[in-house]
Amino acid sequence: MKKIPLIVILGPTACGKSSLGSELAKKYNGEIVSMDSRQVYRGLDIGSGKVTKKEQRVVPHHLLDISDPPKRMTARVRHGGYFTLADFKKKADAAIADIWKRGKIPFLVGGTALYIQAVVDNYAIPEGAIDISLRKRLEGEDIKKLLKALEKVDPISYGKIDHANKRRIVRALEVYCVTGKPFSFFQQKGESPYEPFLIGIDMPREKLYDRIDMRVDSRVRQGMIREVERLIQNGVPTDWLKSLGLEYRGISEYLKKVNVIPAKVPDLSTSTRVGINRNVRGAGIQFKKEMLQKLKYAIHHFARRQMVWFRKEKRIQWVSSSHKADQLVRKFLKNLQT
RNA sequence: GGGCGGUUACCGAAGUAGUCAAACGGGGCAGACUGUAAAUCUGCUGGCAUACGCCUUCAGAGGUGCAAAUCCUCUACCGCCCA
Repeated sequence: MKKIPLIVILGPTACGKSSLGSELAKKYNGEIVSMDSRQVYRGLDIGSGKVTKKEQRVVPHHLLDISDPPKRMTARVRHGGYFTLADFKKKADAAIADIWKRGKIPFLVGGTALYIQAVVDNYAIPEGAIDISLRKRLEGEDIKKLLKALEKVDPISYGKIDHANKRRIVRALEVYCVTGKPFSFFQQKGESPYEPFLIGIDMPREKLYDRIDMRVDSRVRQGMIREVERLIQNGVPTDWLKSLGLEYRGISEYLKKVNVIPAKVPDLSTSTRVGINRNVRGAGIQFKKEMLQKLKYAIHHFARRQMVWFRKEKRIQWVSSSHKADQLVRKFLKNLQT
């Protein structure tokens, strides 16, 4: 059976993937499958950098807004409210098949490296191997104890996983406990039904950092902080938001901090209250400034980590202009027809 | 003009005679990672060397001393206080 061609546009955050992806998909009769772990959630728009509804009308986008963030911790949130990689891969495969069947070209666009890898290389993912309460229990244990347990049930993972990384140790144990099979058992790649064509957007580090910084500021102007405030008001747990990292972590921590300030102000006569309020506002502005600077640094760090992942992937063809990307795509599609 | 306090690596900041190329944090750089991944974790960060190690640093110049980022003198700059 002939493999489905997959044009993948990837790169670090803020490098211009979305606009390039839209441009190329529109030009070459394609549709976009978003490869982003946070854009799947409804209501996480500005902070996750989701393309606008208007842009979505130009080219169809898949895997955006396909899950609700968790509202409080109910029985429903057995999985911690996460849309898992297993969920994601299943939906992506379906979307790709659907696009192809309708005679269009699937364009995968995004920066969540693991998700891209899982789809492109058809990772075999055990479903339902999540047990939040077990996880919580394991996280409370001493790391030495966890390591000893892991060594016993899964020596391969024990040898591979960084012994300082509790989270991954817990995860390996969790998989073993839920499925009865060692974590390492699942680490096999299936035959891929796709013929991937990977294009990476290359950009000098300094320029990328500048773009990141400017984008944080412009998103604040677009109401990114209000977006998080609204999510919290609607009952989305702040712990969940924090676990998403970057924007949602920084902003929800900041909001918690500023909401605390007025409570600290003692009951005062009206004559002095004005001055105090000014101080409170001043402190709030200071916190916001600090939060945004820290956020920018955290995104720099994130972009670096994305690059580490991408640099390992030798199939990527790096381009520094949309023109070059266009040429590559055209050539790839032309070769397909022959 | 007088008094006091300060000046440490890219930044912030410890160190107040030997164990100091100098804690710690931030930034930066390099990396691990099959599933919560925009998460989680690791290493490096004065220069040269694979390494033993060698060299140049703690505002500047001089001095004391076996030995100075640390003590003394002067100079420059910054901050606060008195004029």
